[in-house]
Amino acid sequence: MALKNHQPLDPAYLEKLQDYYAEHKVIPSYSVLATLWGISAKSWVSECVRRFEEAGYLDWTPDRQLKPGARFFERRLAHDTVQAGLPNPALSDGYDLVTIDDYLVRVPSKTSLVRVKGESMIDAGIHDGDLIVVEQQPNANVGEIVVAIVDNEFTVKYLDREKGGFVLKPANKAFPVIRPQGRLEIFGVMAGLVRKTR
Amino acid sequence: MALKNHQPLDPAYLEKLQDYYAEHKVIPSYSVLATLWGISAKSWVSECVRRFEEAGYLDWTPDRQLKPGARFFERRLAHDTVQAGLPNPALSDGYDLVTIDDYLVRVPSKTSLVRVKGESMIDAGIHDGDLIVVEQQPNANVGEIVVAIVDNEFTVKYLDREKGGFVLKPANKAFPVIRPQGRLEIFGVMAGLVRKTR
DNA sequence: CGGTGCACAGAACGATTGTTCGGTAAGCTA
DNA sequence: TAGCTTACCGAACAATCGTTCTGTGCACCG
Repeated sequence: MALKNHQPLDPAYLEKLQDYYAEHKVIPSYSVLATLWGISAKSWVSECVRRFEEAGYLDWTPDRQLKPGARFFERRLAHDTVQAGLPNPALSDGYDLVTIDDYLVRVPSKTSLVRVKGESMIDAGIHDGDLIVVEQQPNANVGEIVVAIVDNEFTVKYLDREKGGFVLKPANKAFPVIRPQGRLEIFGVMAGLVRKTR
Repeated sequence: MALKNHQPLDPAYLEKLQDYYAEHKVIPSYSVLATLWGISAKSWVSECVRRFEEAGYLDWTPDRQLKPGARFFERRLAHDTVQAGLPNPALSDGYDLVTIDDYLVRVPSKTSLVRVKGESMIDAGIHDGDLIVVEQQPNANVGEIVVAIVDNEFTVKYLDREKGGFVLKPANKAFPVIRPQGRLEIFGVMAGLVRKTR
């Protein structure tokens, strides 16, 4: 059998695991890992896993199931271009980012998307047709951008307080402040924004 | 023991699983699923999993390990008109399902993300810290927003033409037009924008 | 030259896995 | 009222899991 010598042992293994995870969205069992890595002893897989765990690439759930660790998704935002060795382009912090969904959505069951209508929030960089990522919750703090329900329609506005009552302030001088009579129904708080331009 | 009657059986279970997955990035075992769902028989978990699999929310790896299915990452898109019975956002009615990645990324292999630095495009609703979804390609049309490489850094600007040469125009009167000497190196064209606000 | 690591193989084993099958209680239908 | 379906429970069981422990061969080192 062909024996291979990995000098640092790590990087090839990790990449294969990452590719597997990218395809299946799941960490495989030790025996699958063994064939994936070309190893024939589970004991050695166990040892390798331990090292990846030490390095922060793997982790365990409270139920002692193997899962991706904090550094597992480490990856450049912008990859180096096709050619011309330009240096690491401006990605300040080491971002971990699997998918855009993951970047924006913290609690899937409480998150939904709302399409923006009109230009009333244009000074906040929110344009007609943008999608707002909303975390559903019944109340919010002054200053946050909220999605409220006014006249059976979603409205995106800043939440503010005026003489003891809540008001909805647009980010556009051409639009009026909304002072709801009665109770203000808040659908959720803006957690992000998605715009498609092509 | 308190028994619960789920009419459609599905949505609450799925949401809990999605939240679990969002936290741990892994599908748990049947016994963990049982406690997660408040079920005490693995056989019933097995049946529920089968239904989710039939519906496309779960799937199996070639090694028969449970993994997220094609529809697992779908997100609710709330329409701009709210129907009356809102409190529990019922699936299907009034909601389209979409994953943000699919919405923004057409060609994964040619798409990357670039973080915006500065306020030079603020009039186009592009803020400092936003992520630009870029489709990599070496040239673009006048009027498109492009990501170019100037002085070894990414720059987001409108592409325009001036006296036979290409120039990069900011969307902010306080910033100057960039007139590159020599060839303009275009990294790609903006296809979307992602902003995280929470 | 002998020794001491290191990178792996292989077997053994208890724990946990998911499946199968049979049972029960409630609700609808006729 | 009987009968069927649905939503669950519980036990049993073979398969698979991950751990542990004991080799083995090569490489470097003095």
